[in-house]
Amino acid sequence: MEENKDVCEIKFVNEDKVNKVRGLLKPDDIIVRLAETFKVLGDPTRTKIIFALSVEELCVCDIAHLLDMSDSAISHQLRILRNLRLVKCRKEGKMAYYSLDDHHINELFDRGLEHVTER
Amino acid sequence: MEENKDVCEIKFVNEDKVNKVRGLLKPDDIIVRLAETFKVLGDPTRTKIIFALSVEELCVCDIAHLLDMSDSAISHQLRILRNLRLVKCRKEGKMAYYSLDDHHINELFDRGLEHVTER
DNA sequence: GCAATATGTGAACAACTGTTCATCTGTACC
DNA sequence: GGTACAGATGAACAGTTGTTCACATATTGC
Repeated sequence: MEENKDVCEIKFVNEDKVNKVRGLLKPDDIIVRLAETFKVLGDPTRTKIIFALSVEELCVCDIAHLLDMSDSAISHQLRILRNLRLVKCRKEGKMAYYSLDDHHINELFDRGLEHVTER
Repeated sequence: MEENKDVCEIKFVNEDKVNKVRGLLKPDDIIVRLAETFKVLGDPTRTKIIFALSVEELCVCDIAHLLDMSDSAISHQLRILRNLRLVKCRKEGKMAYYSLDDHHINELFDRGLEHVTER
């Protein structure tokens, strides 16, 4: 009877609880996109960029000046934020003005700030 | 007059906008903690753990079983989540039951899910 | 005490990340 | 056209991250 894996190979597990959760788990691609979104917000430079853009539309060199970093570094980060649709870009002559892509970002950011500051 | 950096060394910048944002920027330690919180949520394994714990209180081996990963890997991740106060631990005999630390986490998670799924 | 079990933890390793540097594209003005 | 400037991008490098493995700790039941 070495078939009975619930007893032999798997340690004690609350099968009913686990199955309940398993039934509710989101599809893998949703989880991955969600994790990617959080990860992108999880770098201090990008966190600051998002905050800055929640206040004002800014161009690359504005942000670089504000955060005392190179234009190149900021441009790289903005591309990452653009790819995840967290910010959008508006070209005006030589300048590229960036702003938050939608209101969800602002709310998400505020909730995070709440969690960190309230305590 | 090589003091006038606004003209000589810095490229064109919307000084008023930048100064406005600079005045509103949160202190560095707040930003860093905020970024850390997002970063911790930004790994698929931890994202799944947080989701699972938003449904049920679970022990280490429950989660390991659910996600088909080693107990050790889950334990490591849980420590990271514990350190950031995203989950809390309740010992019962040999078992360690984990659950979300407070309601903020759930809300933060739901906002993220909203952003990812709505579109 | 001893064996079994559930979890915790340090070291180590491959994989990934953020910045810098050099270079490229595209626009504005002469 | 040519020069100057804002921004974009690929390669490369150091630093960080997540998992595995081996072992440690702590609790239970004999």
